[in-house]
Amino acid sequence: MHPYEEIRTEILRRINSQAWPAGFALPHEEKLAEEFGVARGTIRRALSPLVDAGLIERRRRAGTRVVGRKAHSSTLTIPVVRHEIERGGHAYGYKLLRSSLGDDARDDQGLFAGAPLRHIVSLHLSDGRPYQLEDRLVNLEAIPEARDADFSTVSPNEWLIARVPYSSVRTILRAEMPGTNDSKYLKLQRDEPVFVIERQTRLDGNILTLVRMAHPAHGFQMITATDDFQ
Amino acid sequence: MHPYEEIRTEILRRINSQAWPAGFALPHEEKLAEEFGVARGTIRRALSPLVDAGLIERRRRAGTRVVGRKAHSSTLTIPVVRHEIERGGHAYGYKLLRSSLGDDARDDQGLFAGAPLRHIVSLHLSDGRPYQLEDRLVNLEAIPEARDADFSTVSPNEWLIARVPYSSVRTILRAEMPGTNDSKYLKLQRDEPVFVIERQTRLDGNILTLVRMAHPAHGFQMITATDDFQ
DNA sequence: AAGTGGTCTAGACCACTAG
DNA sequence: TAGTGGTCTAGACCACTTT
Repeated sequence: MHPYEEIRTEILRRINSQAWPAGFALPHEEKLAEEFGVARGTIRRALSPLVDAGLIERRRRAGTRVVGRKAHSSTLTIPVVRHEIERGGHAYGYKLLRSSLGDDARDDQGLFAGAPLRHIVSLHLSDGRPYQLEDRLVNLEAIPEARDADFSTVSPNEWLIARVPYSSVRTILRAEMPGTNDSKYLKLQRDEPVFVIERQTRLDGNILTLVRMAHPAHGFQMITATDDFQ
Repeated sequence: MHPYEEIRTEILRRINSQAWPAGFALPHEEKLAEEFGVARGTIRRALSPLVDAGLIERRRRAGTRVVGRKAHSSTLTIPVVRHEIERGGHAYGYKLLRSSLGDDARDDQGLFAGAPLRHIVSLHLSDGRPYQLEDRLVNLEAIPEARDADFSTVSPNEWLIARVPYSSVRTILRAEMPGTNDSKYLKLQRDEPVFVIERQTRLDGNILTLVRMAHPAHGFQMITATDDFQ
């Protein structure tokens, strides 16, 4: 255990034990450096994840204070669907259901500002059972290669992630009563809802793609955990 | 814009433009420091969030490589229910439905290893409409004060978060057909599903509390976004 | 105006692991 | 065993913001 880890743990302990309650002003960096017998940089390193996690707040001249906890933050990871299925030891299957350009690909929410679009509907299967219905709009102005891409064997999900390695993403999670397409393709049980993941992907402010991914609720869940400090 | 930010942006640009494609070995720290005319520490600072985000991988002696993107990670924040409702400009309401000790508080999943428990069922309202049904087990061995706490005016959610400022959390998200209690208290429309958040809270490996929070699907969603580097 | 956190440097030594 | 990343130091200067 490195000094910065020990110091972080100790400070975490003081916060959790209420020895340093919400609102408490921590000693400033030089004092802490002196107390723990390290350089100031090591103190900064110990504190920095606590700032990111929202446990403490720092302001120049004002110092560092313990923040009353208001929320739990955790990291949600959404993998490529094929990897998710294969990691669970299941056989992955994929079927392109529909692909169209132009008027069929409508920008209902006005997000794409009139850009030409491609609309792809596809189905991901796990051991032959419907796992996810993917309904996607791709901005052909931002990704012109998508016009002629062949999505009959590679899903747009994987094709895009390979092409746009990094981008900013907004994800919305919902429970929904199934729509017509959901019922048609997902082989839902009677009254079974769908778990919907909706995602906007942007690069430099331009929206690249909008996707709705619907899962049969039965047997599907998303798991997320805090990155433990301990 | 500080040097470390400019360097990070430039490296991000090289990765996204495929100038540095997946598998590419980056120059080592001293070379980069030389190229950008900064100290080695500044290069480390520029790269470190890219490591956290999983864009690059670093190994001693082996160097630094660009990783093919496999998943989208984003941060999911679950606030105290009251804050969430009030931030939306709605009136918060709370009602304790049931509170019991002993046999009524059963540890169905065997998570609490026989510890004494308190079982609390409560309802959170937004503008008088049911918003969330909270069904919670609290470990009285870990938090003995919870035995006599009064949950008729303060929800266990808030009471606990004030008492245990930091802890590790595992969250599971699901869409479900409503159970008996859900239908009874959430005033669901016909065939309306519920969005369920299930959460285990731990401290130093001991499970403190297990909670199931059910929301009427209609009008409820969770939003999460990547922390943009730009 | 002064005190606090934020950035950066130049250097040292250590820990791991690929070759 | 040599090369790379990981940690730490002691110091400097800067930026912000409270008093």
